[in-house]
Amino acid sequence: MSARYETIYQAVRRIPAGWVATYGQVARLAGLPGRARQVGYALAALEAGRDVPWHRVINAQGRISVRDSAERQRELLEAEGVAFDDRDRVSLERYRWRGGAAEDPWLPLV
DNA sequence: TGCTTGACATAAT
DNA sequence: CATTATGCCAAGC
Repeated sequence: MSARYETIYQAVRRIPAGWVATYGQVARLAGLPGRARQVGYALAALEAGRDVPWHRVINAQGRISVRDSAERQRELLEAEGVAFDDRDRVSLERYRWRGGAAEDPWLPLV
């Protein structure tokens, strides 16, 4: 694995349990604005047993992108209190983690 | 060296 | 809402 990915992994580790973050969000936290795709690539290359809460990273539509581990990821999130709707989506408005940066342009919730 | 793919985002339709 | 088009960059071939 590349050391470049360590930054991404560290950003993922900052996500608290019970919250989720999008790939683009993680990319920005890792100092790679616009490089969301690389975040996905980094997680794909992530080795098992690493201390990285990969399941808290979902796409911008609130859906799980991983096909093989989708079920597993959903279980992990539900175990942390994250709820899914009928369409297997997470309410980003409620569970998106707002932290890490003071320059976050995210709108005030509800 | 160059083209294709991909755990994505964003804007437009 | 969903689909499509475009940008981004690393890996595979």
